[in-house]
Formats: sequence, structure tokens, C-alpha cells
Amino acid sequence: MASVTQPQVTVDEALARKAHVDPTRGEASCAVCAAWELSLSAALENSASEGGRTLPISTVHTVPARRTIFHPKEWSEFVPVICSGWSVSSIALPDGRRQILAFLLPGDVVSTAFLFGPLSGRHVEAVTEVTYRKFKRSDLRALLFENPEIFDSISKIWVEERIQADQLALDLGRRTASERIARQILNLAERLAKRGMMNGQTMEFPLRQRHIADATGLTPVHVSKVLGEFQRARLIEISSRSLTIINEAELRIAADWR
Amino acid sequence: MASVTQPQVTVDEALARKAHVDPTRGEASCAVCAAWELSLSAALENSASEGGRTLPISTVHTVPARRTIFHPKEWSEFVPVICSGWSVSSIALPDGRRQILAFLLPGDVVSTAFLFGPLSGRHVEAVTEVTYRKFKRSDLRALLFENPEIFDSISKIWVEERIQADQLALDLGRRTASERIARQILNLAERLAKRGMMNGQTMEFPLRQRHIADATGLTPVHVSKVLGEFQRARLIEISSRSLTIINEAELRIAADWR
DNA sequence: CGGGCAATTGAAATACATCAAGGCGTGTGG
DNA sequence: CCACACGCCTTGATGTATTTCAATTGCCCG
Repeated sequence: MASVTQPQVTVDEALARKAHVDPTRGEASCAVCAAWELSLSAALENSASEGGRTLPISTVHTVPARRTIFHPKEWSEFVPVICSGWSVSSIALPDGRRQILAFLLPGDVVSTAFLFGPLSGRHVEAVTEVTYRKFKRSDLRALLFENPEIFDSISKIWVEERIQADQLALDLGRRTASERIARQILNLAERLAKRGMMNGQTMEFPLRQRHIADATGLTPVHVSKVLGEFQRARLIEISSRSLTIINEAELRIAADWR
Repeated sequence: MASVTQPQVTVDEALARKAHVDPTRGEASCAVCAAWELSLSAALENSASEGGRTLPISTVHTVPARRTIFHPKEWSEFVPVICSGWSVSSIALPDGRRQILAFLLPGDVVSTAFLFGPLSGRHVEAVTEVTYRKFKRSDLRALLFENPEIFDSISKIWVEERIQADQLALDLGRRTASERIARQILNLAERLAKRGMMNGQTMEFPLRQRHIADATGLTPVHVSKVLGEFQRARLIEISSRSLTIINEAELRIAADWR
């Protein structure tokens, strides 16, 4: 028996299973999670159905856009996992400067570090309307020890998370503004594609330029200028909260090269 | 029984224990690790002596300054832990730009992510002469499952590591050159102090300005200018590979404030 | 209809990079 | 032991990417 969950689960199967586990709510949100190979939710759903038990204690919450999901001063026993919508994880300085550490998409756990201790200073905020689950840390940890599959899943996410953090540092420290912005776009496109949230080369794009600025360590004004250049060069097109990659090859060059 | 190892171990005790476990080598290096509360080495030493077993398979290596400890293309089964000396962990772009992710001091594990999978692209390089241990990943993982104390230790280190990564991103994305440099100095001082490697307010400082530049996302030239200012302002003093913090209060202000 | 957030654009300021030259210490080979 | 080369640091002049400031427009929402 393989100890790592392979992405054999189709969205339909996951939907059916979800309906079995929790027939009170009709959202397809966590089916999307379950379809995502690396997701924590996937592992949890699987373990729950296999054992014939219900999911570990978790509560579902829905918040409107711009609402705080996790407060920086919160010293919480809970691990939040995004079910639907876009949100943003960041840390800030007292004077208002802030750095976005990640855009969170459906299926993302805020950070695996939350499993092992509270991560104070982290702010998680909804960009669109968001639904998310809160798992109790102790429940998840117990599950982790019982279930090697889940442990493997978490380990994978852990390594992924570390790689992302490394790349973020490299981007912020050593790349130009255009590179950083191009990379954010490509990165988001890739992650959305994994979730079946790309429509050809176009994606819903609820981010404000302020978000991109805070993620790339730049100013909203400068982000506007670079995005303007990208559009004039016909690399991308942005209109009515959606973004289309017109010339992926050129965009990749802008992202990778000096 | 508390599941978290407290720093009750004195350096002397650790030395004695070390001698018991491995009488063939006289270095005090890992005694320092054992004295450090958060260290992986500490947990390992404890478990080894408690069970009356020997340490898990690990090999000790010594390399001269500037030598590579872990190659970016290496897809290794081993987890390196620094025993003595300074080294540096970084990632680089094909065109030569590089970002230092951490300065590694005695007792530091390169990254907890190494426990769960190879982290390709990471380069670890000795700054001074360095001795380090290589643990086999599978051994460590086995130990992790047997031994909740070790698991707790690793969890703690992981959370620490995540916090460090967050702060690095904030520094690189949102702080000025002076702030970044001042913070690096204070951070190193604090970590050295934990290891008993501070001599009052002065520390051995084997780093080249190129290292500081690559850690802060700046140019060696600019680092030189800022360090010059700090010295002229009598915040610090650097001479013959050692650095003294003269005015800690002011240095903290330079580090925290705009 | 009004108010406020978001985006765009241009002009001016600035932080940092690049370029270039010189000095200083250190190891090395003649 | 000297000469020399080389890496490292410093310093100044110049260049440039990005910020800051400011004005204008559009737009969503109350």
C-alpha cells in the first residue's frame, strides 16, 4: 500500500464522498480541495471516509471580502484551511508597511507550522468572499500520529512550503520589479490551473494592485506602471477583474531573465 | 513528564555525555549543541543516552573555509547539522545572483524540511572551517515516530524556522538597507549569545561584506557604505574579523524604525 | 448624487546600483 | 625574503530603478 495519496480522486467522487460525510451543506468547495493532490483536506477526507468515521472536529465559516480570518494577535488553538475564495496571508510592521507571504487559494492550509504552535503576527484576510474550515490543533496532531498517509501529505506540504519561502526571499532580494510581478502572475496561473480554475489562459483576478504591491515588496504606483507596460506589450490583458495571459512565452522571459 | 526538553543540560554535563557516547573525538562542538535548548542535536543526544543506545548513524565531517557542504544539485539522503564554525545556506539564479537564506551556527540544522524530502537548489557553504554531522534521513524519521520528545523538538524548530522565513521576507520586501543590516547584526549577536559565543558586546565576525550583501539583498558596495556610517556614528566597531556593538540602543533604533 | 477606494499618469526626489580607481592585507611563488 | 597578484574594502562620481507626491479619472456603493 502506497503511503502517499495519489491524485486518483476525481472531483465527482470527492463530491459524492463529501455529500456522504456531511450532507447538511451543499458546497462543492472541499471537493475541489480533495481533487488537489497535495492538499491537506484531501488526506483528511480520505482518512475520514476510509475509517467510516466523521471528520475531525472542524467548523466551517464564511466571511465577506476584506474580513479578517485570522488576527495577528490571536493565539489560537485552531488551524485554518481555505475552502473557497481568495485570501492573503501577511505580516506587518507597526508603521503600516506590510509583506504578503502568500496568496491562499482553495485547499491551502495557511501554514503547516500552525499544526505545531501558534504563529503570532500572522494576519490572514479574505480578498473575495471566503469559506474556510477551522481544525483543532490537537485533533490534527493526533490524526497525524495515527495515520502515516496524512503524515506523508503534511510532510510534502511542509517541503513545498519551505521551497516557496526560499523562492520568495530570492524574488524579493534579488529580482527586479518586472520579474517579480511576472512571476506572481505565472505562479497564480499555475496554481489556479491545478485547481481547475483557469479558463483557457484567463483567470478570475480579484486582487487589487495594492495586494500585488505588498506581495512583491513594491509600491502600488509602480505596480500600475509595470502592469501597464505588460499590457501595452500585449503580454497580458486585464479587464473587469479578470486577467488573460496573451503571450505566455514572452511573459516567462520577463519573469526569468534579467 | 514534560514532553518538551528543557535546557537543564549544562555544557559540562553535555561534555561528559558526549565523551561517553563517542570517546574517539575530543571536540567540544556538540556539547555546545546540547546546551542549546532548541537544538536538534540536543534531543538526539538525550534520546541516545537515555535509551543506552548509540546515536543514530551519523558521520562527522570537517571542511576548510569556503568549501561546499551541500551541493545544490545533490539529491541526498542525508540531513546536515552544523557542529562548529559558521556556514551559509543560499539559493542562486543561473546568472549568478544569489540570496542567502540563513547564516548557520553551531547546533543549527540546515532546514527541518530536509527531514522529509530533498530540497534541491539549496547550497550550503562553509564560511570558516566547519565541522558538521550528516544524519541519514530514514534514521531520523524513524526516531521521530518512536520518540515524542524528538518530535516536539523538531516541531519547535520548524515553527522557529517558519518565523525566520517570514521575517526574512518582511525584511527584504519592506525594510531599508540600514534596517536590514542593523537587524542582521543584532540577530547574529542574539544567536551567538545563546551559544555562549559572545564576549561581552563583541563577537568573532568571519563574514565578508559579500555575505551580508547576499543576505540582505544589497550590493557589497552599499553594505560597505552603511557599515561605514554605523561605525562613524559609533554604533558598532569592526576590526580584525571581530565586531563590537558599542551603542546597542541606537543600533536597535536603526534596526526597527524607519 | 456624493464620497471614497482604485487605477492611471507625470514630475520630482531618493535609495540603491554600477562603474571605476586606489589602498590595504595576505598568501604565494620566485 | 621580496615581489607580486589577488581578494577585500573603501570612496567618489554617475546612472537608474523605484518611491514619493500630486492631480485626474473612473467606478462602485451607499
